[in-house]
Amino acid sequence: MLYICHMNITEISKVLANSTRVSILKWLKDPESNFPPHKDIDHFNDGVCVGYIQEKAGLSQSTISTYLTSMQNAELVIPTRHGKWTYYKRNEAIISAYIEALATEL
Amino acid sequence: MLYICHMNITEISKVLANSTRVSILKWLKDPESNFPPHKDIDHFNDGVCVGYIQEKAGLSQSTISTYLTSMQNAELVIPTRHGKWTYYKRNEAIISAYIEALATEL
DNA sequence: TTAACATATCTATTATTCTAGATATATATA
DNA sequence: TATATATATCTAGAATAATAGATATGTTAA
Repeated sequence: MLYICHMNITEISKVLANSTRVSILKWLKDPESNFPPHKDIDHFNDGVCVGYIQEKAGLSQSTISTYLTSMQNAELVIPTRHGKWTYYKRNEAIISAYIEALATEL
Repeated sequence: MLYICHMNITEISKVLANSTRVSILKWLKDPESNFPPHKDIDHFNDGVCVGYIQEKAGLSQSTISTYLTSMQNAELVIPTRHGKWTYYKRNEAIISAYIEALATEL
């Protein structure tokens, strides 16, 4: 299968060069078992709110927000606003395209 | 296929977070078309000598040597000494294991 | 419309990476 | 054995990343 996606190997590798950011991506693979249920909505369709990710990672709010922004810039995650919360979910297309690119180019 | 290899996702990602190091790995995939023939030996069985890699990358000798050491620490390349030259070749097992690990864990 | 809350951005400090020049080490050769 | 060559390591300055506190922004609720 061919993924026609713009994505930058170096930029994505920089994201993956930090173990907290790798953990976040892994946690988002299965929100149900890694996070408590959201109070305002009864699903994880759009991912997980920043506060839960921050609590689980054990780093400051600003650090996690910065991490998520860098992951969003690399298009590894997609943010969705619901009321006062921002939910982040994985961008599976880019993640697959990155792995595919490594497998063929690297 | 299962690769039972010790390798560190974060450490390898740090290597891949630099475009010169990614280029070196790619060049080493096909030494014949990326480098001139060696003068002392008539093959690339053990990879390419540091000097050729340095010349192609256009960075200083110490920088390239440092890069190659970090790549060796991450087990992405394997050094072989022949006389006064050190040849570096790709460690295909670790590279495959890394991509496999991303595909399953990430 | 004010207060509370969730998240993003700004500012600053510390840690790490990048990079090259200088020096050291190992090998080969005169 | 002295010298040249290839590579590795040491040292240091500049650039970037990590991290948190303070502040700003946007949203909800009283």
